[in-house]
Amino acid sequence: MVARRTNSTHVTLADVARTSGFSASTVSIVLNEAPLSRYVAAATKELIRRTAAELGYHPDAMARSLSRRRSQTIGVLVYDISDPFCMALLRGIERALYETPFLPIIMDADNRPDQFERYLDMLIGRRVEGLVLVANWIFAEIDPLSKIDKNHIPITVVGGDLTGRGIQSVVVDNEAGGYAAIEHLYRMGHRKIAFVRGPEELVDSSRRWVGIERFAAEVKLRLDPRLIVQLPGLKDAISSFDGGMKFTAELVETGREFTALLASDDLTALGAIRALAMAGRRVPEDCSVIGFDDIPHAALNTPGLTTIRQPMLDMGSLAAKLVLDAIAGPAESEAKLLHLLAPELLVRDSTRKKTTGLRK
Amino acid sequence: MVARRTNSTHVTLADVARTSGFSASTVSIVLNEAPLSRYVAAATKELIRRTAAELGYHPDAMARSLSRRRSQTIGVLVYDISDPFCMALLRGIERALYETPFLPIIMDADNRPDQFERYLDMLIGRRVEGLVLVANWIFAEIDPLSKIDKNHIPITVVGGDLTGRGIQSVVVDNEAGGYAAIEHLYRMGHRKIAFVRGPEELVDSSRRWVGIERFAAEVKLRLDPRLIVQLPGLKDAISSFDGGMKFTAELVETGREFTALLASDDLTALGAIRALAMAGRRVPEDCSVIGFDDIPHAALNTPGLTTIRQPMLDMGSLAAKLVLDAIAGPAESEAKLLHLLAPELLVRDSTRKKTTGLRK
DNA sequence: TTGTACGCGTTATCAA
DNA sequence: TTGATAACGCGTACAA
Repeated sequence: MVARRTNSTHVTLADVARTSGFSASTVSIVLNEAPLSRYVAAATKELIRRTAAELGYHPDAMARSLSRRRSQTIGVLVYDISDPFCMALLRGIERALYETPFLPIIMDADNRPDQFERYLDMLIGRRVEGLVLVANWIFAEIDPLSKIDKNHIPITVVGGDLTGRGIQSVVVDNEAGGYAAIEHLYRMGHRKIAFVRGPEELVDSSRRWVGIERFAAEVKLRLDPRLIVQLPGLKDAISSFDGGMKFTAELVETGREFTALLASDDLTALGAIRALAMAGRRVPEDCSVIGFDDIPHAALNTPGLTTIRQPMLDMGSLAAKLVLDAIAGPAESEAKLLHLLAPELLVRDSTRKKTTGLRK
Repeated sequence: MVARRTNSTHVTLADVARTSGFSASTVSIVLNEAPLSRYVAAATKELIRRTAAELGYHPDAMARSLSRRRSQTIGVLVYDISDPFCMALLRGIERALYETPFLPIIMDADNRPDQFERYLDMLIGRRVEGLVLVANWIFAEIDPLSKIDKNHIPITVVGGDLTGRGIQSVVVDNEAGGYAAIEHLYRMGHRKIAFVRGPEELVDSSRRWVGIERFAAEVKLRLDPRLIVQLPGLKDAISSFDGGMKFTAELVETGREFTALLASDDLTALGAIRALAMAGRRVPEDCSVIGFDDIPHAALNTPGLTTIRQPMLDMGSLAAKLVLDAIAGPAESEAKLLHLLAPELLVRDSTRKKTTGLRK
């Protein structure tokens, strides 16, 4: 029945044309529902469509892009896909793109700058029309700007602030988050609060700290320096768990009293909880713990981790929409660079009111 | 300095040719280090390379593929990227591909069959030379076979057994895993063991159960039906946490005694732990809990979750290598369909020896 | 050593 | 209503 294809490759437009008996142009017009298809006989359309379906014709995206001079593709370059932080971001990006004719191409740099660069090149080679960078941790040493800039590809970073380099960035309002975190602890009656700060290199960390200090100043709460520890620079996601555990353990060993602990992020908080448990301190009975991010684990932990939620789905969607906008409107008019999204306090079970009595 | 480009699009081979003063073919030959480049003057090569770099030339991957008739691309279709299970798989795939000239294109079906199909079409349209399906949960209703088959694209499923449909699959040896899990509990002295079984539709679940029953038969351990609950079919990853919590709570309420609990997977185990905690039962003091998978959170939980580890990195790599092999060698000689990888018992802190004394 | 011409699968333009 | 033809950017015989 079906006309034999010339060789072992894919079904091509020419195959459909030959089989249906019409010219390639007509077939193309019909299959793409181009304006001109209004003038094509219904019977013709029908036959062409059926033939295409029967043959299992899938238009060659590359040939199409070449001809249209548009790839309809946006690249998503993730610095570390194993970071629990980024899955929701990816979802958000996907969702925003699903409505559009754009297709995301996700690549994972696996924490390696060289791979990051290589993939960046490949994405440019694939003529992505826009780029979303999912940045976590420090990928500051990378300078994507130069290459991208030369190719005028709209680019947005999500999860990290690169406005300093003139790159549009979508981040949670870290300062507000830090403020909300300590405020929550304070309202619960806690005054002796321990802090596990994030590494210095992390801008996000510093912003959070600014919020914390602002609140402390407002209510005249003194932050005891002896209750503050700082994580060293870190290489990958998991090490912040280890860091939280290690430094909390040291803190406990000093014997210094505290009824609550504010961690720089959820992973750190989870590490802190482990350390507290090992020291025989129950959460939240003996010590409240609050994190930051609301990674998937936070809800799964027992007790559920109170945290400052980053609206990652929204952040992802927004980032995608921003590059879409940039693609659509060449309104280079110095569009807003920094996009700050509001965090949200999520009270679960790892924090509670300070008990009036003294335990232990 | 730099020659003006014709328009606002990308730098093209012709641009490099024009600027460097050589013909397009020479440039192509040099830049690709084609065999003929052996005969090109060193100075010429040097000049061409420099010009390309200065101009920021990135060969158009699509034009190249069109000409070479190879996309050098393999598609990775994930059914649910938010499943903690799959990140390591993706890593494994990436790693295996990194060595090769093949580029992965990752897409996330977001749990939706329609999106799955749509993305499948797009991947075919992009002429991926191979396909890795990352299957989690039931995506049984989907029939990718027909479309793929028509296009002779090598395909491998990882994380789900689709050998029934003749698709090469990479899965952990679930039966061995189930066997190892109950054996561990048994060796720790536990006899009154509760089970939270996975949904019936899940083949993986059934295989695990087979292993459990086999061990029980070998040591003549009677499995008390009143200590066995089964999760209903589930829609997404998180609901297995809820299921574990709900059914464990019901189990506890019956008042039936048990000193250990074997969950169908880690998420379920985490839910069980939550339920036990709410009932005032400590893990592992009052009840040991073992899971299956070793999702990232298993190690982060306090207590660390004892579990049966799936070697996901290896599974991902193997899956990728299998499609690579299929692409390279058209050895259609009924290659082995089922690839079983050995699981590994990972003893952490959620299981311990049964205490001889009776605690409440 | 280098240049010319053609093909890859589609789309757009212009004729018929 | 439909069909022919010229790009699109690149790789590669083949010729020079």
